[in-house]
Amino acid sequence: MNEKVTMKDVARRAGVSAATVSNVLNNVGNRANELTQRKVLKAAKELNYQMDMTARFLSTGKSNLIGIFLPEVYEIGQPSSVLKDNPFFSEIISGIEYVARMNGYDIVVSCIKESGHVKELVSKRTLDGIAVLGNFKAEFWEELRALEIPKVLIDSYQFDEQEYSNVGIDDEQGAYLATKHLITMNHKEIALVTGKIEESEVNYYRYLGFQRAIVEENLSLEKCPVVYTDVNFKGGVAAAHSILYSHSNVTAAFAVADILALGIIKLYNQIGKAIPKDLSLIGFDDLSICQYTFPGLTTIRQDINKKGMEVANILIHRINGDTDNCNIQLPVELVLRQTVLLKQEE
Amino acid sequence: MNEKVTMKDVARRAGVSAATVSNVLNNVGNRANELTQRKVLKAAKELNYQMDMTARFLSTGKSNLIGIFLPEVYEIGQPSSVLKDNPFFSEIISGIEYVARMNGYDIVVSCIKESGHVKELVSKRTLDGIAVLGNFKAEFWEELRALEIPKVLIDSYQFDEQEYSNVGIDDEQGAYLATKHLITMNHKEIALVTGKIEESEVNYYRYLGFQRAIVEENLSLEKCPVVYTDVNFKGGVAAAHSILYSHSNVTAAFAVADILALGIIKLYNQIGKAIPKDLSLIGFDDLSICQYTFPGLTTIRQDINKKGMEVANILIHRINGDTDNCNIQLPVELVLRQTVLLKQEE
DNA sequence: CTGAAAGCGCTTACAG
DNA sequence: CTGAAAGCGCTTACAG
Repeated sequence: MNEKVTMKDVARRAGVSAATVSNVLNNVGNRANELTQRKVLKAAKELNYQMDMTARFLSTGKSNLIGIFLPEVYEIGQPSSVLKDNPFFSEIISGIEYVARMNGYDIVVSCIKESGHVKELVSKRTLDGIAVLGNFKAEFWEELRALEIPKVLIDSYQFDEQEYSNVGIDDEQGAYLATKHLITMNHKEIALVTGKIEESEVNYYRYLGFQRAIVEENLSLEKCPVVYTDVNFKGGVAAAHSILYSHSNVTAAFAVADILALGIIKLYNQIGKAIPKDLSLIGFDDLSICQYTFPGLTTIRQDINKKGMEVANILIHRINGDTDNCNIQLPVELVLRQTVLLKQEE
Repeated sequence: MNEKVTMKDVARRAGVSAATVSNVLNNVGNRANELTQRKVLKAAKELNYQMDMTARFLSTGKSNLIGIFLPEVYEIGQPSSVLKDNPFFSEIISGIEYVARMNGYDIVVSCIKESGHVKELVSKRTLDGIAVLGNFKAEFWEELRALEIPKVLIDSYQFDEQEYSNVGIDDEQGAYLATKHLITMNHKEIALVTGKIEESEVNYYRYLGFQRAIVEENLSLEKCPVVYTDVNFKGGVAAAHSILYSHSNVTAAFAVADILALGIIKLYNQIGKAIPKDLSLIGFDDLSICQYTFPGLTTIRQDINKKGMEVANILIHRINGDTDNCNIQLPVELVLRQTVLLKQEE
């Protein structure tokens, strides 16, 4: 391996000092006259100089590194991460990565196994900022608060702008749009399939939107049951059971996540029923799988990739001295596909 | 913010030198006697000392960072990455991340936009090793070869062990198992739906396995068409068209990727046909979506998460001085679900 | 067993 | 406009 070429080598070749090379290469003002600049640039190119960022980081205290933290979850037998089976996260990361890269930052992604881990990583790598995806315990947020670097959350309602920046969507409105559409299609007894509200306030706001549509249309809340379940495929299957056997009056359902809707569809198919004939259904997120299934899932679309891009934007602004946190809410829209049917009057 | 606490602070508090602190904290042999060790550890804990890895990296030339590189792909309107819509990649990354973390490494993931980018990132961050996912142009491999750090590829057949380590699966055997199963179920005219062989040698080996089963069973290769298409959902839809209109003799198909199979199912459903009634179908990969669809997709399972874990294992071994590259092949298995039907004799 | 000192490759006041 | 020098926080021969 060729010897590593350092600033000193470039300096020697250009006949200037290392300090000057540093100035020129970092474009610090018009500190060097044009001739000097040219000499330095020429020497650097000839030697194929690559700046060692580690050294720079040590002297500046910056790392140009953004941390992305995910919860670690356990599956039977093996450790896992939400990254593994939730396409939502990959897509956010993809957005963050893109904007970060375009701005000269790199990203390190890590699952969090125990408290203290974030703090450790932040100080170990002197991360410039962090993005936190997913749900964590209160204890974790306490720990996070103590870190004095820019941080942005996603879909969090727990904190005000004083404490954290956040990128979310209009959950209430999304749920409202979905429910309203079902009502427009003549459904009057609609189930809400959701995760526990304590687990994520997102659920609470979606519940609110659901309720608003029902009340606005003078439908009976009693006839519109809320079915609580785990927000994953199995949870959807369980919810379908519950709808079929405990809430058989219902003709339509709004599930707060596409993955839940997929579970519902699966069970209906398995027992010889069909969506939308036996149940009109709307999901939430518009994961790419929604287009792959048959029938295609009608859903509320959010731009997940954009969400990630906004996260990186905010982070970078804050890293560069913008002192205010900010709280962005991205829009949502109804995407019509084939899981909602006009209900015939009886 | 509290002043940063450094080794010097710990040394002062413990009444020893910074060198000793370093030795104790890094467990370099039994260099310090027990009393000293205790003093140092105590001081470190009291001050809540966190070692600054940047400084350490600068002096050791190691970074404890592993780079994961993905191809950047372009979609209409916006830049994207394979990470975004291919669950396969998230799962591999999840595996790498886990093993890396357990061994004290962090991972930085980056899409590659232009040549030179990898090299730049490697030298910028002094990465200890890299994993390369996805397909790249020859030019890229040339560039990579010049980097003198451990690197491992995934599912690559292009290089021998002299050059790269690789973690793959037994593609030939997987395809063989799939095809054999279809034959066992009495199908005699079977289509292979695949991406171009030039695009990935994986396709070539799967073709070989397909062929082996056909020949072994004395079926006619003429009656078993190979349908080339893009390996994505749309490609699957297109392939279904091709099967229906150009190869209507076929009663079964083996698709080299689950995502292709999903496209095929979708089209069949859309035109009022059904899988497996009108076509028996087997996929490859066993993505989690396979369980979500109805009917559940019969497929060849590979343990993607494990693949990622092996990648990290090899990388770490090589980083720690293991000089030999290695080439691992993970097993595959047939997963029976509902998309293959016994063909009735006519 | 322990410490003084040099070194890793940059940056940044400061002096000229 | 340019350079000498100190500093970032570690590690590592080496001497004792």
